[in-house]
Amino acid sequence: MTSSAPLDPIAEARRQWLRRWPEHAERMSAITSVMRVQQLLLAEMERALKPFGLTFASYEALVLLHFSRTGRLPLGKMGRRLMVHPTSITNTIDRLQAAGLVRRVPDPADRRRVLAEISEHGHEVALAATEVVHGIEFGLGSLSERDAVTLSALLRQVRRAAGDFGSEVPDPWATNTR
Amino acid sequence: MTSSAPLDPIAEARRQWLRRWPEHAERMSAITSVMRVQQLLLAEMERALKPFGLTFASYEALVLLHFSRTGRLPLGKMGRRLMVHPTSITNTIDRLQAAGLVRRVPDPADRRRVLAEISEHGHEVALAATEVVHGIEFGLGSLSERDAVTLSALLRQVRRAAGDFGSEVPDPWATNTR
DNA sequence: CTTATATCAGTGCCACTGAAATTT
DNA sequence: CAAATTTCAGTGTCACTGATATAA
Repeated sequence: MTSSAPLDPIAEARRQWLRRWPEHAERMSAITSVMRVQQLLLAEMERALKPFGLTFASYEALVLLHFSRTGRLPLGKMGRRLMVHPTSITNTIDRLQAAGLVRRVPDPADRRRVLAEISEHGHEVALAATEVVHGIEFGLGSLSERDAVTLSALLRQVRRAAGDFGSEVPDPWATNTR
Repeated sequence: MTSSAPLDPIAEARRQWLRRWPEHAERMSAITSVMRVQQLLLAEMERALKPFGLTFASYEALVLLHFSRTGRLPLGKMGRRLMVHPTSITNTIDRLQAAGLVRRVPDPADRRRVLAEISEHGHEVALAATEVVHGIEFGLGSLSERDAVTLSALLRQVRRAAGDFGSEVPDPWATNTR
């Protein structure tokens, strides 16, 4: 019979790192924690969005359009805002369009561009899905607003150090020009 | 000409949420931050591991074996420890085995089980890769050890609330019995 | 001509479903 | 018999590379 798995695998992993490389244990543990929480949040999010035929990525794109003043944005701008690869935003908009939540329209101001325009149905779905998303609260419901702010601040520090919005890094999502 | 993208897309998104659903803005922003930092950490990790032919998932599995007393663990136990789907650990071990870092051996104590056993080469790769991983420090290098501990603690709170090691949730990684 | 924008074809990794074989 | 362990086949999403068409 299996001795039952440790109650908290991450704490167990941290114990192991402490034994061998104590000076790296806390940071490795933090990394593992981020990975794990992302997995949990994403799973809960996708479960909530599935009834609407949305993934987390397509939900984010839809909400971005829902928020925008004119309901239309160029794909490239969306990709940069959502921090996804250029080919990924094309794919995401493809599926939103197939679902009738968005349509492509040419940009008269710059004919290289394609605008994604949210439909009436898109607005409705964005609102309904957001209602559900707000309802689930996630594990984040366990955090006070103050804790959530602390968490975001710590993660922002990590992002800055990783060059996420510092301008030192040229742009990891530029089309491949290596 | 494109008005340049906002310096910090996450801060910009938070501003939008504050305008419409202020009571959910901080938690949504925390979620987005976790997603984004995971993406950054994973990318940096994979970049460091690529020369060794490892992905983050296979690195974690390899280190788990490297840490183990006997150098061999049943696949199921590994899957539970790494919190991955049962079919995923099979796949991960497949690739480690193809790379000669691991081999499968039957478990004499329970013939349903298969043990993954790390090879000598596997130990060497685990050590060399870990050296590089320690070297990169990530954005996490920007966090003091104390900050890293705070971050892990906040995320642990999220995990607990999500039933990650509370026992209320039966076991999301049990083989499909829905 | 160079650069920017979007798209297409194809690859690889991973999560997952549904089913099966074997053993407890 | 039921339950546990692993595997297999197949699907869907996403990140990415490399290339192309079009327009600024």
